[in-house]
Amino acid sequence: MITELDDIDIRILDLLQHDARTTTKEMADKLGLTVTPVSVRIRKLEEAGYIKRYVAILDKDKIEKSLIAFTSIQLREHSQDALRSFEKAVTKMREVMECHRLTGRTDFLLKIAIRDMNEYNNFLMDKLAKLANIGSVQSHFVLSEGKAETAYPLTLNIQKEKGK
Amino acid sequence: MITELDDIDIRILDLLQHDARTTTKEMADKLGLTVTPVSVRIRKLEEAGYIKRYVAILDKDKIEKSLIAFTSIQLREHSQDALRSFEKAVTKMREVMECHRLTGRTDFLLKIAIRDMNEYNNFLMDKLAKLANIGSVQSHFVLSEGKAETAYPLTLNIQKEKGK
DNA sequence: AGTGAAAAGTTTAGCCG
DNA sequence: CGGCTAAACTTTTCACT
Repeated sequence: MITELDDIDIRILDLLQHDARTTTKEMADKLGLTVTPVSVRIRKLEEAGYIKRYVAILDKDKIEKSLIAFTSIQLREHSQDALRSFEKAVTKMREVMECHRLTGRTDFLLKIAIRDMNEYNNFLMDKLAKLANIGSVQSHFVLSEGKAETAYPLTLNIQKEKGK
Repeated sequence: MITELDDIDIRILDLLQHDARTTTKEMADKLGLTVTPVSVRIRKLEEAGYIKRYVAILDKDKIEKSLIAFTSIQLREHSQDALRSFEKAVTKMREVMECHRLTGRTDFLLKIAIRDMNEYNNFLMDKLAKLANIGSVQSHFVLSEGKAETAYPLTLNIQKEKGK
């Protein structure tokens, strides 16, 4: 099993989180290795859960989900049951891509992907507003995406040591 | 070139956005086709820009980016230059995974991935607060992720017609 | 841990219905 | 537009260092 990542593991993770189609051969060349150790390391990283999944990122405009809303929700009641049942209900909705429970006044932040404002209105009226225990809802729409990364910032061990 | 997606295209996109490692053979079996048309359709979907990229999703806790913050920013000045230069500066920061320009009182919503509160504080002090034109900053931390999808909700044409 | 070569699996291309 | 077959490429496994 993996105890700690070395720089080669970190570089493999970084290559894959930017382009999951990078071949083991390409990685091997960049890392100055052959394909075998790269392949073995990837399998170990997958098994140990460092890599959760591989996904394709689609163009939201092309598939007609041009409207992205960040919707913040405050509940009226904050018992464990109330929080759980809200979360359970909302995560089932297909339009809700993300549901984050937050610190501060806002209880939940949802990321909603939908066709247009008309459909967002329907979503609010027919689905969200029908949930029990909703206190207040604020909708913020995305005007432009300056950055939309799925990759986390990774730091090599050598660089970390430099910083010390 | 692709004019409109048929249901087979949509199902291919949906399979890939949930698991980019699905082989053409598996898709072909699910779709009742052979690998050739699946392979051809995927290439066309890539070329037409429906599929933007393939990425690996990492486990943030395992790579020590356990703290996720949604940070909302109001600027003092809202000229085009002011907005642009803020966005340009902030998208360069590695900790900033997403930068959305929003409607409403909040100008920008940032998603920040970082090790812990201590490093978030350093990020705020040393990087974010040093930018010109910052009006106010509110930090909201993620307590738990109820849902974190990268896949958009897709609808088959048959289902759409049912809805009519 | 890594190398090199062989085996298995996957994707792509050509040709035909 | 899809099926079939062959070629190219990629990933995985094995013996060896």
